Amino acid sequence: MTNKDLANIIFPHITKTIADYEKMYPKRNLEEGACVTRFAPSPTGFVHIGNFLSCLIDYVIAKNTNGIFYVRNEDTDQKREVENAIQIIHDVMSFYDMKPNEYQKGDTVVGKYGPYIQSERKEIYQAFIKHLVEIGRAYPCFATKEELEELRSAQEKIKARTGYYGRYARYRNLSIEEAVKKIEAGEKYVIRFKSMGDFEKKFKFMDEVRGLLYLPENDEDFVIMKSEDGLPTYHFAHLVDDALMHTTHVVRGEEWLSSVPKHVELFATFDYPLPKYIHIPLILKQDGDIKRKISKRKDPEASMQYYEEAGYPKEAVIESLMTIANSNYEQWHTEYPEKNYLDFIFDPKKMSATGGALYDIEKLNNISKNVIAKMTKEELKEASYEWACKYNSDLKEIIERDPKYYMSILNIERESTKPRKDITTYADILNHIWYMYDDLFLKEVPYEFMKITDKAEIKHIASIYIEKYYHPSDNQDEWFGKIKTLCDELGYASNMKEYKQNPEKFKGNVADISTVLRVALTKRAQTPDLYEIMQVLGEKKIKERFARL
RNA sequence: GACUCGUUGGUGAAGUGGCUUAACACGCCGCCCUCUCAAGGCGGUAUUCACGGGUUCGAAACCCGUACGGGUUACCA
Repeated sequence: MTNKDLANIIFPHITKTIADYEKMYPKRNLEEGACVTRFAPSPTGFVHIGNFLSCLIDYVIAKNTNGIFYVRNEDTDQKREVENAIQIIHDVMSFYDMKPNEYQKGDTVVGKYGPYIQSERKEIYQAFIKHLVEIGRAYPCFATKEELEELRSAQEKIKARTGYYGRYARYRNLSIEEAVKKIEAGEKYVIRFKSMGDFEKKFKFMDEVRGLLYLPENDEDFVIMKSEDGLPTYHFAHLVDDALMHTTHVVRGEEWLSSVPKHVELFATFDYPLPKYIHIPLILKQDGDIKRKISKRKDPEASMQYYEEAGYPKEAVIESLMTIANSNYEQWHTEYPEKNYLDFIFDPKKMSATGGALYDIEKLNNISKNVIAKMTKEELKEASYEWACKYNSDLKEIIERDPKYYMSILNIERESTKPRKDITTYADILNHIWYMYDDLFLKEVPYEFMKITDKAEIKHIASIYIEKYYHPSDNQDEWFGKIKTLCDELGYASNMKEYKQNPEKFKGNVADISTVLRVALTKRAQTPDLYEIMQVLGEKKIKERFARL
């Protein structure tokens, strides 16, 4: 019996050859320098921020070079599969306006290199594995879990490197006849790759981020096909898919760096060109004294869903991630504020290789404030409304009942050269504007008076102001001039400098008086410009609120 | 344990042998401006680049060693 017979016994149903597939998926016809990248998530129902970062980089690289960006669903581990996962992934991408050139979702397949779901590519992988068996570079392995565990502990005992390699690969040299006998007896088996590498030898590997690396050759006969469902492992799917789909750049987490030797041997075995690898740093989190990998279970901010729900503008999240991707992004962005992030030329060499970046929420907050401050009132209204429809019915209701009024509130100290920067997220908006609405203003919120707390004095100040000095048609200077006059009349300093020189000469100062008026109208001691607030509130509400005092 | 990547401030980092008495951004602190706040302006925030050796006229940068941190070591990706 020959290897070919063995291959036919294992894969009797596989009739296509690798040459057939090579013909089916010919080289892409792209312009010089165009990169083909892919986002290859596992359908776990959860989009990790680190995965999203790699997706973003993939996308930018493809856009930079007029290339192709596609999405491939890596569902070879069917145990982890979660319903709707593909939809969730696409939702996240579309929220951030990322449009893949090729993908598969439901019954829709876009692109000629599909299927883009690995579980639907089983036959393809098996044709490649069959080929490997035929040429004697893959073999069935009948080792049970227990056998493998024994092997491992035996290796640990003698302090040998653990793993299934060289002389420890017990089924590597099983005769074809014996293998066939076991298969026919119904024994379970996996297919392992027969490595020709020498662990003692090193080879050069070019990592696009770290530069030239010397890595030991792979000598492990690692599993390429699982026994349960005949699906390939990641390593093998990576070879077949990225070769057939003609991926030029693989962006993935640093944790993959140590399996590079496996991938290199695999590509070399088929004589396929190795894609370029961009191993990106992990995203870490400060936990007490230590930095640790941001974790799906413990950290809500590990999920992209978190940022959307929290009401961060998508531009802010993108910008903060781009800053991690390329440290020079921020400078570029301040230099060309009008340009889209996709115009930025990503350079893997400019990526930090420090083995993990802390994702800084403070920094995100700052970026977010600036993004929101730069929006026009219409833009902010639209974006916040869209958010509110999904995540906050109170805000939704408030916007709907009078969108114009809402916008006029948002417009306070906006659309100027020095816009306000107090709103961090859409979720934050209501905290800043509730007092502009009567129903919310009238709720049991205490007045937060500051220095002047004497009720009689407060009443006194308020009533004189409203009776004598309030004129709805005043411009800002007239308005403030009158508050100063009020100060003089009541023995408060209308000039802060004078007050600071001789505070004992006055009952207080113009700030104290303003605060009384501010709190009377908003219940809060800290608000944006009072004049503008009063303009938006209007005469009727102002008079009502003073009367309520 | 083995293999591997890394180590510049509170954080992200610039830095590729002299232009570094170490950019920039966030944070923090102080002052100024100001009717409050958010801002904004100005200044401070690493006597020094994990440590120890070496190379060099000269090192954060190059080499060696040590320590520490991360990753991998699955029929998970």
